[in-house]
Amino acid sequence: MRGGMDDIQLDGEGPVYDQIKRAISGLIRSGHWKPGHRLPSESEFTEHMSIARMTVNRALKELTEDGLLVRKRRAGTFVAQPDAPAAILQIVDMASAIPARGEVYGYRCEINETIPAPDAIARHMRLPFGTRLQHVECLHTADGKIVEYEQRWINLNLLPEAAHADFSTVGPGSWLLRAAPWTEAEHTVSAINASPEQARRLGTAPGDALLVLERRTFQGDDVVTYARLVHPGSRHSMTERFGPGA
Amino acid sequence: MRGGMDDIQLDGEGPVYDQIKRAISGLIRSGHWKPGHRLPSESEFTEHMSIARMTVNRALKELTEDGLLVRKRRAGTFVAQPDAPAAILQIVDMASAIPARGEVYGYRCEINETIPAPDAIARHMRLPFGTRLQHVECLHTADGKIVEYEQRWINLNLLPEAAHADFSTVGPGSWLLRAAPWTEAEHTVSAINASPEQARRLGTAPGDALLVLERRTFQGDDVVTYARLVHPGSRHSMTERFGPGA
DNA sequence: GGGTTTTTATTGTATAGACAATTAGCCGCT
DNA sequence: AGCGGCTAATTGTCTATACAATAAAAACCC
Repeated sequence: MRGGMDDIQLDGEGPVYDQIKRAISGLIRSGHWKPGHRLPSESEFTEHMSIARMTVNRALKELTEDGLLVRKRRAGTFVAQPDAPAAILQIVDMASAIPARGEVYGYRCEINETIPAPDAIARHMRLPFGTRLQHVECLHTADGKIVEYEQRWINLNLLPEAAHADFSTVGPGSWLLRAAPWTEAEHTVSAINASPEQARRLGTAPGDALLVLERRTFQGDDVVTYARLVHPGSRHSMTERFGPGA
Repeated sequence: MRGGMDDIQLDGEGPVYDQIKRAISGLIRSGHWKPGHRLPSESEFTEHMSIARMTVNRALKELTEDGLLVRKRRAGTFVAQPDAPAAILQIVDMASAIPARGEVYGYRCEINETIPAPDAIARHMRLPFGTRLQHVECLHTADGKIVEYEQRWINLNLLPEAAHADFSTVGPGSWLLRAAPWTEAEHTVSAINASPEQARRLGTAPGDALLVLERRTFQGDDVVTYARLVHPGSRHSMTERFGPGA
């Protein structure tokens, strides 16, 4: 019951605790170790490789702080369930945010197609013009009212499965959380007046203030997905809290 | 040349590294140790109290990750300059954000008064109705264009100096960064249509989309300040990036 | 004085060993 | 089967020591 000791390959670059972190983090991000997988115990590390337990402990502790692992005394160390990532990420996942507020969540997919990247999108995603993308447009409702119109483009080079995913019942946000968890994200927020076209889609009056959240998700330097999320300003707000831990 | 060894008092509650963290964090937040102050070296800790260096190291390392300290080999450990706190906090400090974009920053104070808390504000700040507050309203310009109208209320119980601060040339944002650094913050963002009154203040047309950022700043459970920052939607956007470190 | 080398204080990382705290799983009893 | 107590696996913390890496300060040389 070694839990995958042989998977771990150190690369000899830099501090040992960092090598361990990279090795494990790679196994998780690549999907080789799935959520719930149990890692070797600290003492198994020290036996099979010649590394002090304190060093292993530091690596595992830091990965736990990063949210990739969960640890429990006597039980062991496990790959975390990415269902509860940093609260901030959930801002954009309406499928979980709306039920959390006690409202009834609804979803409809309007467009789902594979296209070559249009110029503007290619620039946002730092991709060569014409790269194959999955393009999805859908809307999210809470208690019947539209709260978000989502336009999304997914990089098929990094996530080819997206071309055949079924977005008719589950939104791309939720799908991506399962397919490509543990990524970095960049948000830009702005306010615009609804165009007649947007007003029609969102069920508001033309000229109404809309809150626009643009989100780019990275794996390293590569953009996995670009999303443009439009909310009726009056029906939605986003809150987050942060600060020094201690 | 002990750098304040005698200031440190452990309370005996919980793990030793945590006691050290609390002690140091308290000295910094209370202002007893100011930015730039040099802490005792790790070996001074181990000499004056009987604690292993690894334990001290863990405490100082974690406080450094929290941004309270900066460390440099051979030079020592110092209380951090709060001028460069989490990048996200600077979103709201126009005085530094605008020059960083190469534009000319301008500022004008419109209102600066001491008042009893109005009902709505008291609720936002979790204070009893009528608590004494400093109320400031001012506007920020970039290259002559208005980019932010700031309404701010400061809790005079926690920051009595605010009643006599000079907000005619320096905005409350910058002032607070110096007076009460290392706090927690909570942001809420939404979009509204400009009322005639707001349009007049911001120099936009009535009905234009505005981006509203509300910010509460905490020390523990107490609200230090509440700010309502209104931006012309088209002239401003905010970006942040985050994710698992590794 | 101005540059270069050497020293040295300080943090960063790694090791080995110890005990504490937690708790899953087993055993035995009813 | 259910309950209670024991055992042991695993993480959490602490100590003591060692060496490496960095960079400030001192020493040196021209």
